[in-house]
Amino acid sequence: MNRDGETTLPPADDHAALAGRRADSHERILAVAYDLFSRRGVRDVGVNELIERSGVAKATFYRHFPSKDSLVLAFLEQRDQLWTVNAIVAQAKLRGTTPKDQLLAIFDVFGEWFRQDDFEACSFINILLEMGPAHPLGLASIDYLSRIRGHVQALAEQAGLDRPEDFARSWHILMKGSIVSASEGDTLAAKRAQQMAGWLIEHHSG
Amino acid sequence: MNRDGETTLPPADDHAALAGRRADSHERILAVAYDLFSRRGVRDVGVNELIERSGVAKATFYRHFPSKDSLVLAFLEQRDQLWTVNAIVAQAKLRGTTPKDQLLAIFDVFGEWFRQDDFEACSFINILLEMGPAHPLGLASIDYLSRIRGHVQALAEQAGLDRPEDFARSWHILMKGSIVSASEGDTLAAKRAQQMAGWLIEHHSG
DNA sequence: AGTGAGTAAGACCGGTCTGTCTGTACCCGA
DNA sequence: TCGGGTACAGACAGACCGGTCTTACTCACT
Repeated sequence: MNRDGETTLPPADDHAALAGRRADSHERILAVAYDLFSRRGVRDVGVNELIERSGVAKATFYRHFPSKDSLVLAFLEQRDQLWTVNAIVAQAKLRGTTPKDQLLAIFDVFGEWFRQDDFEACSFINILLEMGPAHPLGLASIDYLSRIRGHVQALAEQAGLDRPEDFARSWHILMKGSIVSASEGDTLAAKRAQQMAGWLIEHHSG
Repeated sequence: MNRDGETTLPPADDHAALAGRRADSHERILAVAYDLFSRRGVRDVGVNELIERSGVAKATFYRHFPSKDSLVLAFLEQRDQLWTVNAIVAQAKLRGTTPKDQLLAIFDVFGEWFRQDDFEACSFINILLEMGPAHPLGLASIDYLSRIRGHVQALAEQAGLDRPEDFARSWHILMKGSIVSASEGDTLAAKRAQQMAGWLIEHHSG
């Protein structure tokens, strides 16, 4: 819904500068929101701070995003693209040759992610637990978490594993558990999860 | 630090009624806090609501707990006792005969817990992710999570498993991952984790 | 030159938050 | 009978929240 700012708003519009400014504001707000929300969570970052940091007027903010929650939804969508797709899935596919190797490589990527000094855990889990599963933002987080499971399930199907959905759900338990353990400070959490992930692959291999 | 209200405050004190009233207020606040914090999280429950629900004056509240955070710390301590020890560990020990069975029974208890209609996830994980690992409450949560791991490690040692600490850390990944999955609505998360837990026991059995 | 859309800056609204402080009533032992 | 400690009730402070609205400015297009 938010990529409209770039594609559909100035479709055959030749007001390049005007459209550019609008897109600038929109994307600048979103970039600031991505940075702050992913590092500090949703509740801890107020609208006023977002406005100040993105150098935008309050009216402009509310023109682009009718509420804070709608900005959070846009943030979640971008998080799905930048983190889930680009940072995890694409990286894992680059590192493995076979689908099984690509699955296991997820935890290699996790291992490096966990070691970052500004490791910020998983925004989808954070927001789900922070807002609860009944809140619209919690529901959206559940949806994006299911997309992660979808990537795993697709790789499981490519690998010819048995019961790919059950496989993906168990795999996801290992992913989420290792993330929480990393939040506690266990830097070897990815390795531990990867070991169990190997057993899971074995038990789903025909 | 908070059970003092019952034991050390009126040690040789014969003012029974006075001491009783003090303890009443203290424990009434704590009981309300336990209910609200565990169901809705720490940030979502304000001091005013705690005061109103426990039928206590604000000054009385701040006499017993100098700050909201100190009440949260007392809540975490009670959560460790009522949930970790009494509801999970003790229950699991009741259900299993051997240490290995007792370990696996943890996920039987989890399965029933996940199915409760007012399933509220794990307060330690919630607060850790909500406040961050640097916040005093996050640090306290990390400590209580490590106590859970300590219970697992003790059972692993009784079972004669290899490298009990590594075992407990991997086991804990399964526990935490299944809790997050249950928050998403996967009611079979406990069964999935239990299956992987069985493989983990095998690989740590001499 | 004038118009209108978009902008920045920020006052303002009602409400919430944690925490302090005042006033009043009770009960107890001296 | 009176003083001290505790209790309740609630006003209050100061900060922040999300969100609305006003004002003045810029700038592209007619």
